[in-house]
Amino acid sequence: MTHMLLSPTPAEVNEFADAYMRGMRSKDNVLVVVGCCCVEYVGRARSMLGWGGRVVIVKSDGSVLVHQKVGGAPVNWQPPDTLVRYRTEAGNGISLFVIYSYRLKPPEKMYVRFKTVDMVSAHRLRDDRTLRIMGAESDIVDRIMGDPGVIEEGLRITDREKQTRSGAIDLFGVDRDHIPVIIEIKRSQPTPSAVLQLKAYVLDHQHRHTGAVRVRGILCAPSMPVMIRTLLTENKLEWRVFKCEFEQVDDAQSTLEEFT
Amino acid sequence: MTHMLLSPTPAEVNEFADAYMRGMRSKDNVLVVVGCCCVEYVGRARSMLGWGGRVVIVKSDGSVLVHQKVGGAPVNWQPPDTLVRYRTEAGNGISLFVIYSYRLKPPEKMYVRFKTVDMVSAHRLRDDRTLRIMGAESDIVDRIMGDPGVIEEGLRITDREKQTRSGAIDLFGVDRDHIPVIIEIKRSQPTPSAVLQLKAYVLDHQHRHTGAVRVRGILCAPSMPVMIRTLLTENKLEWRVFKCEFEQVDDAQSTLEEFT
DNA sequence: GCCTAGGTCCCGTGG
DNA sequence: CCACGGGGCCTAGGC
Repeated sequence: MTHMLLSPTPAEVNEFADAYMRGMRSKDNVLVVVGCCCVEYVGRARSMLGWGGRVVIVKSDGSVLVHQKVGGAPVNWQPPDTLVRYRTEAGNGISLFVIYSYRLKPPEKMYVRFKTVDMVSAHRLRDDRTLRIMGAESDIVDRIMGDPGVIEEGLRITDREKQTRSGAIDLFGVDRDHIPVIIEIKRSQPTPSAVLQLKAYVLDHQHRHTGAVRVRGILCAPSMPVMIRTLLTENKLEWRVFKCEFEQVDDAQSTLEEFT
Repeated sequence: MTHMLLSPTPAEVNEFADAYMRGMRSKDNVLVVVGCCCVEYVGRARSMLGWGGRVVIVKSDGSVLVHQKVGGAPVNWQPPDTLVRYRTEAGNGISLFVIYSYRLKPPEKMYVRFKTVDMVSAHRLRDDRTLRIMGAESDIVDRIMGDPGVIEEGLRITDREKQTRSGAIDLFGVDRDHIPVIIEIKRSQPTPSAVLQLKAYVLDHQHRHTGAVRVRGILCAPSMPVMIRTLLTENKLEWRVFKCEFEQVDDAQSTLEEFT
């Protein structure tokens, strides 16, 4: 099901939006509005965006997305569970079409005001599929659980998501010499805060065992910038560079061929 | 400028997409495709999404966004600076329209394959405005710089973004008793890592001044969960609950009235 | 419901 | 160019 209008008047867009986006039967529907609009947002912050051509998507779960011609992220938006209403508004002698959206927690509202609409369309989307994804941090943890040798010969994992005073340790185990090992996994390039986190786990563990025991801390990530290595060394921590091969993208050679 | 096709064939969509999205003159253009597609992504992770109705936006900066009927975030996407190509593909005796996108750093590719297209449209978006936003962390820092009394009577700020070994301190100053104060600002609810960060700054400062000086560390945020307070106390750090009033959203009463 | 942590985070800024 | 940290982050999972 697809319905659309080209260059509608504000009143026409308003009627169209209400017709396809209100009521229970509209729960699979999505509205797309393209035109010249300005956006006002007040909530956790406050923002203004002057007049310009944008693509706006409204979903029946209450999501609203305002996209400019550049950028991967919406310039303004509302998350799901937002209430959305459509209106016309008189401004300076001209009529405007307005998408007004509002939610309570946190209190946030957004006005998208159109002075012209190039196109509005409504679509019934039939879709029961969910994304299946591989290569998340939990997959890497799985991999290491199944074969701790990829980190170190003789390593034995005893706990996953082990709770400490300062948060949860990704992996906890003992090395070949029975020394406790705390492992922090990062699926992408680690930041200094990852080092602080690991350090906190190690200190916490030492504290609980009244200092006597030696504890090792290992940061495990696909890359390890020099600054991170320095910080780790300063804090008597270790690292392993570990990329999980869930099946890599084709190498540039073959991909560029394919791309022509 | 708006052009569109309803229920086009794969070949027609392909030609349409190439006509409006290739070449220099298309730099203000955006393509919207609505139809039944599946998505395959390989790169930093790997994912599959089965057949279903979606809205796909392609921008001329290379951004590609795949939206399902629910959710504020795209289910699949490519960021700007991705190369995008359009194709038709023969699969199982039927013809498919394919949006293929690829980038080198990091190596990532995505295929969006349509078996039916309900609508395709191309839009020239004229827009030179950028978002103006208030209420960012830097605004809160401004506010406190201008009136340190909101944190504490007698506080004097001497540095902003003061560099230390472990990163930049948001605000640095001295209290009424000339004791140095390190202030970490969070515009939203703080996480344990904010405490670790503050702790690191304090330790670093003490280290540089060979232990003798007492240094205070204050975490400043709009809310302060119990666990965070506990962590702060354990680490001999302080906190201030501080909401910056850049002009709050209307209270629920008046807004709900307005909403009817 | 709050809180915590991950993300194909994205994105700007500063070195 | 990479590195770092903020974000109206969003979103899923735990309790």
